[in-house]
Amino acid sequence: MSNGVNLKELSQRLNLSQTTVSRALNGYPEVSEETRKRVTEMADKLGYAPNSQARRLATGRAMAIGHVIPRSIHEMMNPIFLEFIAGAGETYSRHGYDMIISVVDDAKEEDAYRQIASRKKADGVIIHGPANDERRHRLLKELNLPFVVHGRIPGAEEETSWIDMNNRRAFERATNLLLDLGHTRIALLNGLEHMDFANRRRRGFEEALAARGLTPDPALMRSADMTEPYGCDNAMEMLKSDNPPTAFLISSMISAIGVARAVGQCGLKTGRDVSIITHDDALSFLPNSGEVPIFTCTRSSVRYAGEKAAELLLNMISNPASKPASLHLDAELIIGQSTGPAPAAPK
Amino acid sequence: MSNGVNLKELSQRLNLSQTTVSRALNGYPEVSEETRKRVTEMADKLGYAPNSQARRLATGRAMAIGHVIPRSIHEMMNPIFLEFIAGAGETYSRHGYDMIISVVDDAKEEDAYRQIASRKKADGVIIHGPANDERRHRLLKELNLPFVVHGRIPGAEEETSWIDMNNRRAFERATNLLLDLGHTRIALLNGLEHMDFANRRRRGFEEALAARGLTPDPALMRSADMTEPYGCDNAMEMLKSDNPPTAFLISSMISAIGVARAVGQCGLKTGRDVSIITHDDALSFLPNSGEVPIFTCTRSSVRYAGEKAAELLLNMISNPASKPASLHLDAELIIGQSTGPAPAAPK
DNA sequence: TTGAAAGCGTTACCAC
DNA sequence: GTGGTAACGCTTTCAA
Repeated sequence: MSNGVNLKELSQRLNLSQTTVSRALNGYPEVSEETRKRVTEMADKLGYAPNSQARRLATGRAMAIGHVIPRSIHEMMNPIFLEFIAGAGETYSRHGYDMIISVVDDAKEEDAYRQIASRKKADGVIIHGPANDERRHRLLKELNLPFVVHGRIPGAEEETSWIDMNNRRAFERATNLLLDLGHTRIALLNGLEHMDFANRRRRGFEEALAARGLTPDPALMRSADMTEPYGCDNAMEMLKSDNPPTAFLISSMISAIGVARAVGQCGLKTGRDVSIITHDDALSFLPNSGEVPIFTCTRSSVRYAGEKAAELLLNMISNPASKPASLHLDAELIIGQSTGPAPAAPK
Repeated sequence: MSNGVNLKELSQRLNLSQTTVSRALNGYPEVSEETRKRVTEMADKLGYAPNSQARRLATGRAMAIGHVIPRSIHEMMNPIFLEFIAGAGETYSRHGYDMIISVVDDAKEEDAYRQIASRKKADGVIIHGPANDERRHRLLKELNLPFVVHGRIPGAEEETSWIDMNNRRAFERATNLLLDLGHTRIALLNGLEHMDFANRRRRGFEEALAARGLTPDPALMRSADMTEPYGCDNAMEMLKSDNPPTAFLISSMISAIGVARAVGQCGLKTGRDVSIITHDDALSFLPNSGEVPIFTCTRSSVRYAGEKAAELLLNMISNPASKPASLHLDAELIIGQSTGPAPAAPK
């Protein structure tokens, strides 16, 4: 039974016009309460639901938001990306929008956006992982496709809508915390610095050092995909060097776990011999909570960012004339078990 | 410029009928090569692309595959799920299908499927994370919505299409490897055993023990969400007990990393004092490769599973009369650095 | 090989 | 408050 009834059949069963039935179902005010009741009841009974393609065609709105994921982004942002998507997805559902995700070869990214625009697949898109030399926003403006950036596009902050955490300030505060604890040899294990977020984090780190008259040691700064082995291997190398760091500032929990592994393998103790602060995106499968979290961290929920980004975008779409709007989230600095005073003597 | 031309305008510019233009563009054989050439050139020039809603309405196919993600699944399967999605997404793109993802409250899951069917939002769906008492497949059959299961539905193996790895056998082999190394006290840190995959893994473990006349010790068996702390906390507890295990068999890399952390914190060495075998889903951000991988593991690419599941489903859709088809993947057993002979004396 | 016209299932405009 | 009818932009049947 379930499958089938369309508007025409439904209206025939009711001896009403399609117009009236449509209006009743879509909550138009001019239809009498009595008919509305009759209509909704019959619709329920027959299991009527409007065909979304037909509705989209008639209204001219796709009622969908697109997310284009080039493989390369996916590789490195994998878990973070999903958490963001989950947040955004909930907002979309709540507002009756679909989320459509296109996984494409890097070379076909631009093509994917063009298709979304020309075939009218979505009413807007989210830009993920903006780079220092970002250009997607130009294309999207040209295509007249509303968008929100997760992160910020350097130089285009005013003219685009975005949601971002304060990466620079978060890493500045984290660095200051380590400095206050007496650490002076601090290693930075950053994400890929051609990405805007990582770039800002490095600046926060460097500025905090500079403010105390310290210059960063290039030997203690790394930038790469934030995998677990990346953390472990680099930490290992540094810890075994002649002049090892006493603290690590790390861009991702996953790499931080790797660093902790290296610390253990060197026979050292995290929080006593070596301090660690990591950024924590609050991923559900890597909980770092509890009374005293394992890792001292700068924390900002990427899932929440997803929810908000979606809201921003849906607003833009229903309000096409509105000015760009943005949300700047502050990361929390949370003290966990992985930080402590710098060891007295260089060991 | 970019935005705009539709079929009508395009055909007018060409002094052809919409019919012919449509046929030319869709590769119908009866149109002359000359006109086809004219048409495609003009289409390129004007940047024509068919409106997907209109085409969907006309053809009656949504050209989209749905993935319904209840929050609870998402929480626990997070990274694995995304990797699967990435694989599936590539296949969809290649075949001109969209991927639409619905993130919904657990209570609204059934509703989401009903909507997909009644509103014709997708031509098929993928069932993620089947449970021991799975019921979604019944609903989907009733709704007449083609589907493929990632995993297996106990008791419905014959009547459904699925792709799964051989969980039972993988864990049996892993257990045998540990037994061969002389381990007899082997701990199992499993995923949630109300899920089919975890259930099968436990059986593989138990059967391997039984085959050597050993009975599993309930004190060494855990089942929960596969987070990092889950691995660490449980391993810690067991290692500190009176009769600690000498080896761990773990359902996820993430938890395995937690176990390794616990081993380190107890002053023990992985691979010498304590052996670890983990299942490895080959997640990009948790590489466990290299000449000698860090962890000895059973490995099966969940991304590949995604690609194949998508192919299976697209086949079903274009071939509605076909019988259920399935793919049973064997996990590789790969020797890494985390296993070694059982320590001579109980320490 | 090409074209006219009838759908596909809605929404929305304009009368009544 | 309700209904007739024309879009929406494409595919597809039937003729020519």
